[in-house]
Amino acid sequence: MRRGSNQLRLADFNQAVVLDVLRRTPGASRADLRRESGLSPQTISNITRRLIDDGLIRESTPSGSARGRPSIPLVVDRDGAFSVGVHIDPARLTTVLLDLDGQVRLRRQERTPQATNPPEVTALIAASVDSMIREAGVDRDRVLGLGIAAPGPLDVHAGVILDPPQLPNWRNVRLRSDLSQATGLPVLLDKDVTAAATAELRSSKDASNAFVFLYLGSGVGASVVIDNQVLRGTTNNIGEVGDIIVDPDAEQLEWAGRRGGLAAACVPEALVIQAARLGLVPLPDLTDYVAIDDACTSLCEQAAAGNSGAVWILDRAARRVAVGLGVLINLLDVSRVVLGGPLWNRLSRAFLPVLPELVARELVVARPAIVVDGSAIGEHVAAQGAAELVMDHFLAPRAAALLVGES
Amino acid sequence: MRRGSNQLRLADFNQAVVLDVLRRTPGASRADLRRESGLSPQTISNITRRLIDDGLIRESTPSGSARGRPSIPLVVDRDGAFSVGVHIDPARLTTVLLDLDGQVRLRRQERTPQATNPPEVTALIAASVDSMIREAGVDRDRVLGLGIAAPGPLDVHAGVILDPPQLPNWRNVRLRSDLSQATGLPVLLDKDVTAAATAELRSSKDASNAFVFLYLGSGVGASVVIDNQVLRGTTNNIGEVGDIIVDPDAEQLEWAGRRGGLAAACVPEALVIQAARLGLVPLPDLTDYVAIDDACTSLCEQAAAGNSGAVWILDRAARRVAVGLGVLINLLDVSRVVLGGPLWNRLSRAFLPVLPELVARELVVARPAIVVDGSAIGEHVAAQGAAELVMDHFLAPRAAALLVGES
DNA sequence: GGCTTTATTCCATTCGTTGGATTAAAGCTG
DNA sequence: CAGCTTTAATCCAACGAATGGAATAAAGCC
Repeated sequence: MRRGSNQLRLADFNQAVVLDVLRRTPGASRADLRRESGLSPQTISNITRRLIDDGLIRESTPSGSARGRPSIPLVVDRDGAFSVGVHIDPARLTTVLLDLDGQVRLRRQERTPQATNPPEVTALIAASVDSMIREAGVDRDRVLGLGIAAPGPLDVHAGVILDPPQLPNWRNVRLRSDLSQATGLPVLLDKDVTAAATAELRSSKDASNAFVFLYLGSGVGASVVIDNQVLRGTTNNIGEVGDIIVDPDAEQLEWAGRRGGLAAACVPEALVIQAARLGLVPLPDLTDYVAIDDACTSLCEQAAAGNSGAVWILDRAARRVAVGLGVLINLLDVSRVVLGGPLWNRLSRAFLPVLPELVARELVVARPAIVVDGSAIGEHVAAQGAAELVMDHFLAPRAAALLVGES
Repeated sequence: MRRGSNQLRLADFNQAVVLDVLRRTPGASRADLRRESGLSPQTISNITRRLIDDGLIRESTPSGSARGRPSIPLVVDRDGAFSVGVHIDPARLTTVLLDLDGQVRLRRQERTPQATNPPEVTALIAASVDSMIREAGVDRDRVLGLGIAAPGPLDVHAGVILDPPQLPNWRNVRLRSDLSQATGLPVLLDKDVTAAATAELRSSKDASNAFVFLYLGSGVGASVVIDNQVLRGTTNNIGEVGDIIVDPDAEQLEWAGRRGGLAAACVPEALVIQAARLGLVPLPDLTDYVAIDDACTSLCEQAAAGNSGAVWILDRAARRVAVGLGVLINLLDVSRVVLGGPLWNRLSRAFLPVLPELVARELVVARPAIVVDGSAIGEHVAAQGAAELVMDHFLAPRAAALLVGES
């Protein structure tokens, strides 16, 4: 339903624009904001006054080495707002406390509780969040909310994890209502890949506001950023790319995924099976994600040490991943790819040098150059992204926020 | 660069919202518009007055069978605005004149000029457009512009066709500047699949504002509509899906495309090669798009008549297309697929009954139901979409139009 | 004929933005 | 060093878009 807009929302939107510019370019003066936003000086003056009153930004000390009156640099007040992000991964549970400046104040990581019941798990998360806020000594009123990144499929609308294949004990957990009640904070649930793309989008200094994010963890997923917007799909379950065929000649693995699919090419489980076939690692219990993770680490270490079999496996994985990336690039017409996720820092050494060339071969339309980047954030990108989701939801200028009748 | 907004743009935006609602639901009253747009009655009153003054809408006769004061139905004035759309296909050149009501006033189709030089071609298009406007007897001042749909790759920013593999004589044709000069109209260039999706989005009565459009013509392409927006990609070359592997066990064809790719599964050229191998049709000259098209028509007719070889070929093609659609659905998380393009009305009979079931098998995330539709418009969807592009550009509420500093 | 219901418009007000003038604080200049 | 230029930020009046409440219009209901 298309809806109109009005002045009140316009003011909020412009305020969000100004805060957004300031989050991206710290130390910008009011004059800089005017140039960057296209708004009039007076409007900037009004908006900045409101933001200062709200404690979201503050004036910094003028540098004073220019021609005319020195400008007053404005910076976001790092203590002006906080958000908490939680990433639920089959192997690890990561929690971060993010400040308005985008800095991670605190980070915690623990084993993901495996065999417990939902109420226990949510209570555990809530307790962890509470203690984190206390430990950091931040004003609880300044915590905007709690973001949860989880593997799909999700019902984001209802705030429920449906039946993630990798999290058998998390079926139909009503995360949002449970956690919202337990913590008293607004809770946002989104897919892990979506959260990761959000974090990457904000951290990227690059002007390229369009990229595909390939998330490599216990599973493989993709998310898409186009025109500064993270795509979510109709049910927020975007990015299921594991079944894309990337090698027609791939062998069949003892594995549920599609033969020759992207998941079979780069998921730890599949890599470990391949390594076990070559005798590089003992085949672990395939229901134990931690054991798989450890075996995968061993494989990557052997490749780094020069073991030819391990090198061959990762090299082939890179070629297959490149085919998958080619599909995404050709379909979505983006010129930048970002890779990240818990598995990425183990694979990057083998992948990064060869991927640009391999991907370039897959392109249908001639392009200046495909940029292949590793995540600027690293292993905790999804947790940080979950926290960024909250920041974005409450602070970022969204065109949808302009429309009458949207939340 | 994020930019702010102001009241003038806000007013234009709301006016566009109102006009858009009215284009979708003809006969809506001011009260209906209020409900639909969320704007206040007074605002609606002001906006409708402006629109009536501009000749874009007019009051219709009240029906008067309700409780209170009868509402005055408003309808778009079909003569209020026009646009011309041209679709450049390897085989055919289609031109349509569209009115504000979305009706095609005139349509022409001719053979695409094959071996001529660019100036001749643009002059031919310009003359055709001019004569069409004269013939229809419409006020030239009411023609908003000229939309061109062409196969990629394009440089939309510069308005240039780059080097379409299927249009060897159209390399680096500066369509926008040439045609703009020749006709005096604003010219919009976009990809054929993008144009088709635009037409489909507008014509669809369905509330589902997210779908994937699979365009089947001399080539295969896809476009994506999410949240009422047609995705374009960074260089407007979205939708190159021909190289997606849909059958790992497909045989090699005498054909440039990827073995087992989606193009090899459903492009006329590939289908005809397969038919020729079975002796169903003589192998035509593979550089003659018209001959290929005719042979493909023959294949489809034989299948319709029950020839088992022809049926088998199309059945296999449907299975392969379903795999490709599965990739798109899983990646983009949409629950509706629309098929169209010049080839579609020949394939629909074989494809439509089986596709829903075949596609459902490919899904990773459980979904209520995937809707598989044939295009509501038909063969000329790209030409009509080219005209719709113009209407949308000048009349539709785009969030981007709200921002200061955008065109 | 009066009452209710629904649609639309008139009037006064609110509120965000804008344009022009003003103040502030520096460097440059003779 | 006083005046000039330059850039930054703010003050003030005005504009314009949307809103809320009252008023008007046109039907059916009792």
